[in-house]
Amino acid sequence: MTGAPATTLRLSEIKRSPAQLRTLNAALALFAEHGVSGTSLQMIADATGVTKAAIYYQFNTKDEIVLAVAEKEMAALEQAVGRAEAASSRAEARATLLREVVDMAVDRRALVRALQNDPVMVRLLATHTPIADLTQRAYALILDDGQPQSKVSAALMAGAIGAAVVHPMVDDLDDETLRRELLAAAGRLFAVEP
Amino acid sequence: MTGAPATTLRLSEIKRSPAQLRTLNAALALFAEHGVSGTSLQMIADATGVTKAAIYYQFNTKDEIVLAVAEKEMAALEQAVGRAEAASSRAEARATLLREVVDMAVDRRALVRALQNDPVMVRLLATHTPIADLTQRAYALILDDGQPQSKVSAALMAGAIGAAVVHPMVDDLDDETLRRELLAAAGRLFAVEP
Amino acid sequence: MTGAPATTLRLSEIKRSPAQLRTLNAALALFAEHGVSGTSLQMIADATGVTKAAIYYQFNTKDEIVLAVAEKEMAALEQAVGRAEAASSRAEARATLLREVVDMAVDRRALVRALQNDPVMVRLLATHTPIADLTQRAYALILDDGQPQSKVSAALMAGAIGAAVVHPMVDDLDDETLRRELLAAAGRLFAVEP
Amino acid sequence: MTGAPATTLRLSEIKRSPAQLRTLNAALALFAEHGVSGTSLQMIADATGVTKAAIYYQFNTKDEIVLAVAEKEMAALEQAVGRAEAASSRAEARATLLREVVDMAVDRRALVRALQNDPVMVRLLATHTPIADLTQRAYALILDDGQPQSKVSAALMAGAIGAAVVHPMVDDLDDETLRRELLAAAGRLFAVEP
DNA sequence: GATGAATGAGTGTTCATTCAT
DNA sequence: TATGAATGAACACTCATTCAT
Repeated sequence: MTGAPATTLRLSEIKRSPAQLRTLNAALALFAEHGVSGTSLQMIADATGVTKAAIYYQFNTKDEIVLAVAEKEMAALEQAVGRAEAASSRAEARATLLREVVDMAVDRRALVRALQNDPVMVRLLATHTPIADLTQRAYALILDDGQPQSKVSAALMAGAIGAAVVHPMVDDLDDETLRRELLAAAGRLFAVEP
Repeated sequence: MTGAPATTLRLSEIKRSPAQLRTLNAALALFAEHGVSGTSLQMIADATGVTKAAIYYQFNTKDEIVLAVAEKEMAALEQAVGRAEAASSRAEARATLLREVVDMAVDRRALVRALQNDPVMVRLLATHTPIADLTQRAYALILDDGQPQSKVSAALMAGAIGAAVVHPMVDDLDDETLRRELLAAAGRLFAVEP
Repeated sequence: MTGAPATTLRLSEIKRSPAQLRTLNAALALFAEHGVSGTSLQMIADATGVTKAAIYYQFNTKDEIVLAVAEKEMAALEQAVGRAEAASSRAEARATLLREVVDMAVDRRALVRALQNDPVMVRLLATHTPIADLTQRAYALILDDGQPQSKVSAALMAGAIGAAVVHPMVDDLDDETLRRELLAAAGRLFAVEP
Repeated sequence: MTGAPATTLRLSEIKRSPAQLRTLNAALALFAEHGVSGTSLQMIADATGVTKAAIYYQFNTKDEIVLAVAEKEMAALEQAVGRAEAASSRAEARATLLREVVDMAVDRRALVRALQNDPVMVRLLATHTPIADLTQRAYALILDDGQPQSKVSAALMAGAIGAAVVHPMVDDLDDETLRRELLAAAGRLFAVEP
């Protein structure tokens, strides 16, 4: 969309040690199941087979773990947004972003659940500029103007995709079907390809 | 829809003392803001201006409060489902339910956030038959058959409405606008009125 | 000294429950022996024969206990300062205060040790106005002008008395002897009665 | 004073590597500010810009650091005591020691605060013969006999000097003034030179 | 000489819950 | 109806210490 593609892919540059990655994976799974508040560091430590103190060697606070989980998973969104911003038209940018976001959401249901659902996560991310900025960029691609219908549609899309992939009703659907149907519904909703 | 309307309106029959209602209102607000895990009985007691022990006089456990909060707010859904079930056609039933659900969701954003987002709440409600049954009845009205597209659409609707009303992006929209736009989008999504 | 004696004896008005007083006594003894940092709430709880949580029912934080210990013991100083301020001449005021302070220090060696020695206590008291004000009033009675020799003498007196009563060398002296010798030495030091 | 001056100056013979000295300096400053209990090895490591493990390479335990800090600083006292013991009369010995101790105390306020104030330090030093012996020798020079007034005076002196140099009231006094006034007050107190 | 990674035991504090009054 | 007082278990986090590299 803009001629110059985003060159600084901050989130994807963050390097983590193998031990940290094990911690983050365990944390994500637990956050998705119990929520951030409902997940103790003891649970994370037990799930990774180390002690609480070992976790604290890797991260200074629980909040830092929460942020790191989000950063790690949002790196994919960052690249998707980057690609969409490089599209040649607004319509194409939207279509691209939508497709990629649906893919991401289906692939990372755990993150979606933890991310979109958790009050602690939401509050933390709102004050964490790298991620707040990224969300901003994503919405800028969909929000045409600022008109109510545009806002409601964007909220619907964001919410709907997120909520749909984690809804118990679709638990028995395979990823491919879910992906296809979501895109179809989204197409109907936003008239992406008229 | 069915000839015989539901005659047992369980949820709406539950009677609560004024003190209990104060507790439930405070609890709902706190659940919506901090999640169930992130809300302590102390916080609820402080918000109502009584002691923790007073809360324990009204309810036996924290789980009981969580359930009571859900029951209290879901009474409205129960009646909406009852009315929809009494409709003369499937299409009309759907349209009725959709309209009422959108109204409810907009009016009770706090509940929606707490209900649809919280792992503790979700887990608890899944094992609580009165509410599990009600959810079942609501989905039966929308799910045509069991086809994937139907499931995804229903999940999208349920998720979308829920997620949309609490999305920060629509925080500055007045209820009337939000209601109208949600219905319009839902119409596009489900082709309720062709 | 001033015609109007101090009428508001704040510190002595603070009321504590018997359980709180037990906690404060235990805490003072432990602070004197191990310092504030070296005293854990577990130690205080063990010494009072209750659980840590019971202590937390009485006081909200450890700092609050530290302050309460100081307030409780400083109530006596407050009254001594009040009496000294009511004296008819500066010299008499000084002599009165000195006598009372020596009595207090000898009677409450534990407090003196904890109070004058502990970095945590000192830092906390410096920001706690009721006690900071009281200290201020006490020093105003001794500091003639602000001249170095006056300051050094006052610091010497405050420090000396405090340090002397807790010095291991005087552990085997009975209170009466200690009191008498301290006053004699202080007389020499400050020429209170020429 | 005694014909034979002490020939073994143990404390001043202890050799430390530059890295160890950096650690000890940082530790002393922190002990003075937060007390021994309130100072963690992490704080010492941070202050010296190395890791905790590096500190453990230099010293085996935290206690060893505490002792080393005391030994390092007390070397000066050792020499002062040695010189005083070499004096030709008891009165001169006392005067010498007093002068040197005041100098030391003013020069090393940090040590004084940490040394005289800290329960951990005090307890540790009491069981550490080189330093316990040194203290013994210093007091022997001042204690005439064992009479109460002598003991109280010595405790007053030790306490007073120590307490005075670290009293917040004299924080704005320059070292020279403080030194002079302390000696004058001490002279009055002990009638060193009648 | 120094580090990265880890640990068990502890820190201050809060949790849901109980119970005599 | 409510409260004051208490509890055991858990919370996030820090402690002094160890050890292979």
